[in-house]
Amino acid sequence: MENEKENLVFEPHKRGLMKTPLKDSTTNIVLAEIPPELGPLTTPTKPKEVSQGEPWTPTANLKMLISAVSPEIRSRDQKRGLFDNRSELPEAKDGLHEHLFGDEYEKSQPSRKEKSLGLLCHKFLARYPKYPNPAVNNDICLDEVAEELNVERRRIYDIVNVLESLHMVSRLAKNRYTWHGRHNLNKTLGTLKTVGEENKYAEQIMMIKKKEYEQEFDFIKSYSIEDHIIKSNAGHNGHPDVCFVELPGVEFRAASVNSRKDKSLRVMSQKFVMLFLVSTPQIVSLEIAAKILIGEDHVEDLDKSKFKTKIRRLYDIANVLSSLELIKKVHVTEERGRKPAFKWTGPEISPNTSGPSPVIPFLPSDLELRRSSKENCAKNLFSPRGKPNFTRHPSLIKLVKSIESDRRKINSAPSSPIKTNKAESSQNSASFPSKMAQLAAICKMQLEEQSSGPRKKVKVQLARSGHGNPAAPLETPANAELELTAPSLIQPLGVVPLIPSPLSSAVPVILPPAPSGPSYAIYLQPTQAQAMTPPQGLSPTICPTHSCKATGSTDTTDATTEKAPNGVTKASASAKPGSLLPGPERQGAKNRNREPAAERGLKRTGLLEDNGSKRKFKEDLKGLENVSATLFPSGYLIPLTQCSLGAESMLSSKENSGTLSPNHRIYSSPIAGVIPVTSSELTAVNFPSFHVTPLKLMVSPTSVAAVPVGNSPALTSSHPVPVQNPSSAIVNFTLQHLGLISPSVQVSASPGPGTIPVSPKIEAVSVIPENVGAQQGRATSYGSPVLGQNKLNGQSAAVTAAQQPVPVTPKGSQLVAESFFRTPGGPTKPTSSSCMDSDGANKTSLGTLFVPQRKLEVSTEDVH
DNA sequence: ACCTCCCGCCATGCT
DNA sequence: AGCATGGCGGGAGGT
Repeated sequence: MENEKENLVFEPHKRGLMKTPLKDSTTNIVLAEIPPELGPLTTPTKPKEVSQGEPWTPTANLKMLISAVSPEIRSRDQKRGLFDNRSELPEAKDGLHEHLFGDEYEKSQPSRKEKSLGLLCHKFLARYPKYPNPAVNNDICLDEVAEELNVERRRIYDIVNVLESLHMVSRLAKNRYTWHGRHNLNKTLGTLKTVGEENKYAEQIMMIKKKEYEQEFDFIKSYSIEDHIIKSNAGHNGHPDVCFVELPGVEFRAASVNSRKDKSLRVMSQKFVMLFLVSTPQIVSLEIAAKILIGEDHVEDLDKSKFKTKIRRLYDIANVLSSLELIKKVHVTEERGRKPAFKWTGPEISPNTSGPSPVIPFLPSDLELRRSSKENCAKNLFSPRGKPNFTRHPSLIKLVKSIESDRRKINSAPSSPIKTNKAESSQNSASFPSKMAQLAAICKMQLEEQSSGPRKKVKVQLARSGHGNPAAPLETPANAELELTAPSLIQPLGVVPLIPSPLSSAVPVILPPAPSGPSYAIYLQPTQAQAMTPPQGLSPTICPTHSCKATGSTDTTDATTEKAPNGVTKASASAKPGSLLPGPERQGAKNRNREPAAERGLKRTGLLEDNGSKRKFKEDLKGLENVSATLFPSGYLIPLTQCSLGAESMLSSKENSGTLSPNHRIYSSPIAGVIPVTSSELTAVNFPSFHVTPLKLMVSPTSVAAVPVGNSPALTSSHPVPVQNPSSAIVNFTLQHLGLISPSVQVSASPGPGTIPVSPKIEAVSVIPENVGAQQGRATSYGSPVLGQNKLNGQSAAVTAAQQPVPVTPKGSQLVAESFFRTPGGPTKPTSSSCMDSDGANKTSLGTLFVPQRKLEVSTEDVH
């Protein structure tokens, strides 16, 4: 089957050439031995191949391209000899080292470097055009690729998962992925940025730095790292993590895939990218990234091992991102010492909205989407696997208990109407490990919230987008309402009408279009919002966050500026101005939601105790809570354009069909189906997904309102709707609580200043070298056309056009369409989380907060 | 000695 | 049961 396309396999001989085996010879051997070709391919195989040089060019071409593209790589290759092909390489290498052996082969193999994921990724990327012609089929058969590249399939998964997180590929079926190239990249990044802002990653980063800083200083140690982590994560409760953020066109179809989505490398990858997009210097150290990512889950146990594992994974992700030229390795020198870090070298993005697409579509989907999302969420939440950890943390434990009870309630509760998910729901209940706990917590919170205030239900409607619409599914249903407790959601910018206030959970929001692309819609799930509440007391983080970013992001210009203050900004380029708009809207919408949460939060806060310094934290937490956390759930973004198209999309339908059924058109619908879910359900769902992360939260409206103000207007802009009352005071308050602000620091009341950094320490980053400018260039470079062609697929021809970004076209559309929303299979859908958050106000605060950053020096190493 | 991170065991889940 | 996925962490190569 698969082979169809490519199969390049040929080259049998290659084996020798290639490398072989890896590690030990034995191993290698084995691998090598494996028959390469197997027709089938299924799995195992791995032939080696590859490289041989000449013959097959694709690889060779790729390499060349790659090398061309990146000097680094080139040099690297040269060293290795990659270029040549492996065949040569080995020898060469060997030569270097030892050619002695006869064996070489093994040896030849090489060094690990040659086997590095980064290199492998380059090879992989070389096979496909950066901007594939949508019309063509750009299918990727994993088996084939693995064979061609001579690697184990496992490695391919690593690459694909990361690419998938950027929506550069999407899973089509079992062994198949569709290559999208960079067409959606900017959108995706914009979306991720938005989500990252919502999650307050910037804030979290600041908190961590701050803490570190303090610690360094000392004392302040009062908080232990954990504490802060917690706090930061606190959000974690609060925040939900982000589930996987999906784009419209690209979704996961395969249910299976979805299942592990939560933890997956995919999510981690997105989060990691978010950190870059959100942080000012755009330099993220592995340590911080790991803490934040972990935070989500367990902060509690600081487990060292976990930390290590996380770091390992981050390296994996970083290697792929480096190959994509989105990041580059650098070292940050802090007081403490030098730490490995990565610098963003990708395009600057403005918050998602960018895009031009005007349309807004809407997703039809509602139903389906919802459904799917819901399902997904649910799954995630409950995932069976559960990790135990979750509960470990003492504080968490408490929460857990309560949560559990809540959970029960929840489960029992009927939530949603939808049935589709039933299954899921059932599932949900079942498993859950740690995540469950979290979920539970969330749920609990939600419950509380509800109790306090009834949830709101939202209905969402999506508008269809206009444009495209095609499908539009509007299904009414879709809109249906969701009840959400939570409020927030995002709204897309433009579009919409969304609902402001209420947010539905999965409401789709429309975002402004991205620059290039179409706009996306985000769906939020309500659940989170509810969930958000901080269960543990942790607080979710709330708000502020963005501020920084927001500002920055929002307007580009500002961003830069701002950054500057803080640190330097170097890199950022800002780019797109304008886009801001959306932001506000979203926020507004989101925010608006509920306040209640805040209230709750307050209450909860009580839990924590304050102690000196700690107090601070508490405060923060409270703040957070107050903020309210409403989190939201994740949502997805959908590109409008795509939406429209697609009727075809149905694709998945079959899978889903059950549930979905038929809508084929569905694309839209996937969600919709879901819709009905109760909020509670939703919530639940969301959480799971996130485990951790921060949350998005929503703040009460008021706060929200405030928020906007804070940052630059532009930023604010995002929230369109502002809440009505803004009390700056509130905001400040919140911020303080959140901890975002350091106690000492105060946020300025005025929102306006939000941005203001208090004393920022700014990081001085010295980035070393890198050329910024270059970066951009690079990015582009990649895709040389040539590559495309090579591909086996044959499609190649079409490819060339790299540029076409336009997938919109009908054909492309079709593709898109398909994907589009559909989620796959059913259930899976992803939800993404989105979180939107609240925003505004908080942000402001955030902005304010100062971050202690230390100065960093960055040195680049390129390496790799 | 530390930084990276390859490798592949094995759990998870879908067929 | 079998296969596709992918979490995970031991431990080794590189510096």
